[in-house]
Amino acid sequence: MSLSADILRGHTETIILAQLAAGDSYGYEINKAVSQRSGGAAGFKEATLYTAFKRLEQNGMITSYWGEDGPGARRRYYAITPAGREQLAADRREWSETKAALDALIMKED
Amino acid sequence: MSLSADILRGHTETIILAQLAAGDSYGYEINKAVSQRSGGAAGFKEATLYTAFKRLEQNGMITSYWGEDGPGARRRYYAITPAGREQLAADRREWSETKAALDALIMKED
DNA sequence: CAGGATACCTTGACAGACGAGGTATCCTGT
DNA sequence: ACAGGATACCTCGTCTGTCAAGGTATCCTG
Repeated sequence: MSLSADILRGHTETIILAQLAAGDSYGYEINKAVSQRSGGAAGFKEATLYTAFKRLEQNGMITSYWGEDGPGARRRYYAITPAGREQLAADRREWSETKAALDALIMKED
Repeated sequence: MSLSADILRGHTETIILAQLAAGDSYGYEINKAVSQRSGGAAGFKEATLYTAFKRLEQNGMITSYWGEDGPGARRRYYAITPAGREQLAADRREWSETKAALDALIMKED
């Protein structure tokens, strides 16, 4: 990824929630989707991803369940909860504010 | 401020450089300017601000000098260096990329 | 049957933000 | 005269999220 980690920091959980809002998924798949949808600009390290899942689950934003183990390695699926959807909505509003505030602060040439 | 700290994290130095690009300034003044220009949405804690100054100076992005002490408390002024201006330009490009990437990742409703 | 992709997880270290605390000067209201 | 607030700087120790490194296990392809 080309974006520095500190810039993504604070958005990790929001990105995960946004992916799960489109349907249940599992760690590996979410990570690939994030890389692809951001054109390779963003991406999580596995340790970051799994600690974020743990945090989100402890805070009631997501729930998890083991997938039916067909062929391949076992998968732990995650699902967003109503509280998670509320959080996502709040995070989206905050992101809009962030864009406006930072544009005012750093993009002004004077 | 209403924006959470982790979201500003990674932009602290960029914001300071952007303020200094408009002219030399000092800690207290920069902090007030940031609050005002962001409509109260952003703001630094003093400890954050001064550790960022130290980092920026160690990395050659800014230089500092004591102001002529007129009335009032003494002030340490900061000035952006050529390296700091280059960094600022790079940070602005990165911010544009960040906006595009995060909009794609979290603003899409599906 | 080796090697790569898929898939999950933990531990310990590190860096940046910040609460709490400290110092010092000047101005305003009582 | 002096308390309180604004201005202005700084440090220490704690907390939190990221991540390098390491580990486990399955499946597919050559």
